[in-house]
Parts: sequence; C-alpha cells; structure tokens
Amino acid sequence: MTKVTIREVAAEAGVSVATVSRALRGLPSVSPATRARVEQVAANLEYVPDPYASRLASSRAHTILVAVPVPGQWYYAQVVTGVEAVASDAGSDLQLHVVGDDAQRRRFIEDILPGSRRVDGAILVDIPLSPADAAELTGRGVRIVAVGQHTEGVVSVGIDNRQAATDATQLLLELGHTRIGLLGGMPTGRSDLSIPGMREIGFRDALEAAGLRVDEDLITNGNFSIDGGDDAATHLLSLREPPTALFALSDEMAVGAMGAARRLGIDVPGQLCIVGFDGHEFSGAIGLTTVRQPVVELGASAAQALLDAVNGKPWNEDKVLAHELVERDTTGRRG
Amino acid sequence: MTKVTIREVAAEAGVSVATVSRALRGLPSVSPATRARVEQVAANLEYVPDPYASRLASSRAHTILVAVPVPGQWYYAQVVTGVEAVASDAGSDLQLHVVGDDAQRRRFIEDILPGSRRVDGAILVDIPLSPADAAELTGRGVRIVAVGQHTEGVVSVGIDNRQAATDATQLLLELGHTRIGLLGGMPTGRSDLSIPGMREIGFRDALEAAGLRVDEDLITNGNFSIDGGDDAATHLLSLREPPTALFALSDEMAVGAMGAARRLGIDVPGQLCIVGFDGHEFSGAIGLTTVRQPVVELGASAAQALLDAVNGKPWNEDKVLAHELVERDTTGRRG
DNA sequence: CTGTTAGCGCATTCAT
DNA sequence: ATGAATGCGCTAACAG
Repeated sequence: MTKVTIREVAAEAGVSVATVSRALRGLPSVSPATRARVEQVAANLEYVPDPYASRLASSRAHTILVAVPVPGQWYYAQVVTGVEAVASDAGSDLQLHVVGDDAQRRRFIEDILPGSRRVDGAILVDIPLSPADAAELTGRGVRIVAVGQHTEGVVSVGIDNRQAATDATQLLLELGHTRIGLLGGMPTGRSDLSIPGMREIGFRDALEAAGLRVDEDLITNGNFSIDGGDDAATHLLSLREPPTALFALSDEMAVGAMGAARRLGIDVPGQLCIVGFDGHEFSGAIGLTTVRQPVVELGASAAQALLDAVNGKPWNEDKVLAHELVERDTTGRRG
Repeated sequence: MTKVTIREVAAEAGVSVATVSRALRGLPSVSPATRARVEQVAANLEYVPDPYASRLASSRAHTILVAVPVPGQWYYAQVVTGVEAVASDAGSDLQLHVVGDDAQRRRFIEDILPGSRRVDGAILVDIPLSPADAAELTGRGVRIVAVGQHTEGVVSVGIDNRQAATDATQLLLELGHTRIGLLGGMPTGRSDLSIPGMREIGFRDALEAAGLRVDEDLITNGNFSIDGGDDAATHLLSLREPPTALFALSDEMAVGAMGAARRLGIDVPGQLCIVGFDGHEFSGAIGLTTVRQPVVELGASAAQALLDAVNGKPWNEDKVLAHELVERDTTGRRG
C-alpha cells in the first residue's frame, strides 16, 4: 500500500539516501558490510526504486523505444520480440510505438522522438526517415538505429535484400522458368533505398544476368498483404501469357498467391512455382519456398547496437545478417 | 540540443510555470488570450514536456503496460495491436513486457507491477494470476485487466471459449465424424479456468451431447505451436484407429496438423477434416476452417477497460465478445 | 484567472 | 567509504 521510498530504506538501514542509492546500484564505493545491510533492508521493505524519479534525476531512461508500421504483422512482431529480449536482459523497458501512416510518422518524428531523455534511444523498423530528419534528431541527441530501411547517417541492421532477391529469382531460373511474376509493393520514396526497391532490383539483376528481358507487365503491387498477393496473383494468372512462376516479396503475398492458385485450380508447383520472402512461421507447414531472414536476431542486434551506443560504444557501420533460401514444395523440382 | 523546459516557456510568455502547465494541458482556469500566447510560445520554442517529470509530479503515468507470454505469436501480436490503438488514442504510451516462463512471471508480479505509479495499469494477456496475487496487487493500487485468462477479482475480456469449442466440435459431428482428435495444450494450473481447459470442456460437452464417449487417447498436447501440432497429429494419425477429424485449439497447431497430413499423404478434407481456432490471418488463404475470435478488439476492449478504470469508471463485469465459426476447405462438406 | 510555495523520489556533486 | 546539499522538470495546493 505505502510506496516505500529510498528515504525509509536509508533510515531503517541507518545510512544516508546517497549510500542506499549507491549500494543498490552496485556502485564501487560502498563497503561490503554496508551494502549487504542496505540490500537486506531494501528486500525486507520490498523497496522498488521509482523509475520516473531516477530517470528524472539521471540522464538514462532505461527505456528503449521501438517503432513499427504494423505491430500485428509477423515480421514486425518477430523483430519486436528480438528487441524485447535484449532490452529486458539489459534491464530496460520496451516502449512500443506504431507509425503507420504519414501523419503518425510526422508526429512521431517531431513530437515523440525529440523528447530527448524520454528514452535511451529508438529503433525504427521500416520507418522512412529523411537524412535531414535523421541529422536533426541525432543532433538533438536522440540515438537511433534502423532495421531494414536504411537511412544516411543512421546505423542500420538488415540483410542484403538485393542479393537475397537475386538468390530467390535464380532458383526459379534454374528450374527453367522464364516468365516470372513479381509480387512487390508500395514504392514509397526513393525505391532504390527501400526494402521493396532493393528486392526488385535484385530480381531484375537475376533476370538480366540470365539474359532475359524484364516484362514490366509481370511486376505487380501486392501491397505486402495476403489479399494484395491474392489479387496480384489472380491478375497475373489471368494474362494471355501468364507467368509460370511467382516471386513474392513477402510470405504473406506468397500465401495470398497460393490461395489464388488454389481457387483457380492451378496446381502448385505443377503449373506454378512460388517463392516467398521472410521465412514466416507458417512457411514450413504449408511447404512454401522462401528466403528466410533472421527476424528475431534483426531486432536483437538493433537493440544491442542501441545499448552499445548508450554505453559510449556506437557502431561505426551497418550490420548485415545472413539470409537463407529455403527450398520447399512450392518450387518442387519439376519432374 | 537544448532541452527546452517549462520555465523558459514561462519566461518567454511572461507568465508563471504553473500557468504554462495549465494552459498546455487544457485546464479550465486559463484565459483564452493567455492560453493562446502560451501555446504560441511553446510551439516556437518547440517545447515538449518531459513525461518523467510530469509522471513524478502527478499520479498518472500515461503509460499502460501489456504483458504477453510470446509477443511474436500471432494472437498476442494482434491483441497488442488493439491495446496500442486505444492507448495511443488516449495519449498513453505502451510498455510491452514478456512474461513467458514462471520465473519471469514471479519477477513481473513481484517487482514490476507493484511499482505503483510506474504505469496507469496493466493488461495481462494469458498470464496466470492467483486470486491471492490479484488481491495483493489491486490492494496496492495496481489496476489490472485480464485478456483471455480469467482470474477472480480481476475484470477480464474474452470470448466464450467453452461455447466456441462446442460449436467447432459440433460442426465436425454434423459432418459425420465420430472419432475426433483434439490438439490441445499445457494445462497449467486449474484447467477448468484456463483457456485450453475451457475449450477442452466445450469439446467434451459437444461429444457428450451427441451421445459419444470421449476417447482419452485422442486428446493430445500440441503445445499451441506448429511443430507441436504436427507431432500430435502425426501421432494421432498413426494410431490403429486414427481419428477422421482433428480439432486444434489454435490455428498454429491446425497448420502443423495440415503439414503432417500432407507429409503422410492424407487428403484434407477427403480423409481428414481439420478445424482450428483463432482466425489466424493465414487461415483464409490456406482454406482452414476455424473459430475466429475478435483478437484486435480483445486488446482494444481491455485497454478501454483500463482507461475507464483510471478515469474512475471501473467495469463491474467481464466482457464477452462474440466468436464466429468460419467454415472453409478443411471441413469441405463431404460429398 | 494567475503567481508562490512545496514537494514528487532519486542521482549527484562536493565535502568529509 | 559516507553524508549533506542541490536540482532534474513538472504538478499541485494555496493564496491572491
């Protein structure tokens, strides 16, 4: 009922509040005996430091903020999981922010983030950030780490999206496909810097390397959603010359495409091969060939980068984690 | 760079800090003229109140905490999404905590939650809470709302799990199945109060109502995971007298079961019908019949309940949202 | 309607 | 190694 404060602990232990503070935080200059006594008393009184008071008094917030566009989407949920694990290990709280539309984005960048000591830093997952905004924020002392989306002047953690897309496309090419449909998505801003953009480039790379011309009609927008993938696939499959394979830039779209194929009575992989992207938890069970990326580790690394920066050891270069092409039923080697 | 404080705003606007505080928070006793001026100055100076200072000084944290066992699991991610939406609408931050194993659970209940003013309240999603702990916490002024898991003395938001399971089982019965396997999970604590427990009871209800005896050998533990569902299904399907239908208490397990069936060359729904539970985003695309529950709304309602409690209007009874049986391919009406 | 006076609970100098 | 003093930035009575 009564919120025990550091003062009562001090009184009870017969020392000053300063000593209690030092003892409980494991600072060096405290005699073992005193420390033991203080810890004992604190335990008895069930003393729990008020985080807000300590955040106000010190400069560390012991809180790391993570912003994602759609917290319910598998990929983001996994990244958040990774961040949480590292954060909680380090004794930091995790504040989750949703930055979906552009209005939220502006509010987030202008109002939330600048509140300097609110948090130790922020992890932006696929949140577009202009170099100007980035400079402005870091100038204000806001530590930022990006996951996926790369921004000038901000450390980022991700995979080699371009290469990963090339790998996936090459598998399809090896299987003999020459008409490959692409289920991509919303190219916001400079496409050569966005994730979808990089993947699309990788896709084109592979085709060109194989001496094939890219048929722009086969490049569609699946909106990174199941329904979008379904729609896009339905469209592609109804063309006069439909593709014999689809490369979806997310497993959600790939699943949508699988659904479309099933509805249209098109056999997968007999008549249509499909490759997804992400390594969604369901991909194995439904036999979806996909490019697996280390999602949880992505978040964990980002969190670590942030913590390191907080501790004065900022990373000086981006971290690129390994991806892996996982071949499964939807690209069953055609007999 | 320079953190603008309320003092500078006050100075610049020629009023006291108290007035600035009142003006900016929209409190009644401030003249329109003064308020306008203060707001103007605050905007110019790009003043952003320090949340920790205000939390320390006031009694509201403007933070709502949400605890889930596995943040990366679809169901939890959806609930969190719902909570976030309502929280951010109300201007509150969202603090995410993972409470997986029992050690985390104890630490959470004993150390995190009791920090009274740390948060306005907590939403526990499927976190077992003993009536004793609940009483202790509420006694300390910690507001709690439960999602799913019901605990004596704590308002909860959920669906009628028992009825939902009965509905699902009845569909299978109507289709003529008499040997139905159950993919359930870890009965932690009193099973008749846990979600899996309630669903299992609903399952038994339906069988008994149909005059069928429950074959305990068909009741398995799928651990609420894809792999667990696969294993459990594999086991069931290898019995001398295998079930002709499976009822999985989560879509993850159902998908695992679908994978197992595919691997074993068992046609679904021809030789085996499957019903899942949750209404996972992928269920539609893969044709999985399932019991859909309003996941996002679950979180949103819980958040609303918490906010209402904070505002002195605590709910006096649990909220039961509607579920819906969605019939799809995996229970294709057999010709 | 507005200004003054006190803290909120803790982390930090600076002494000792 | 420890204590006393000061302030983090804001809200909350209490006056006026």
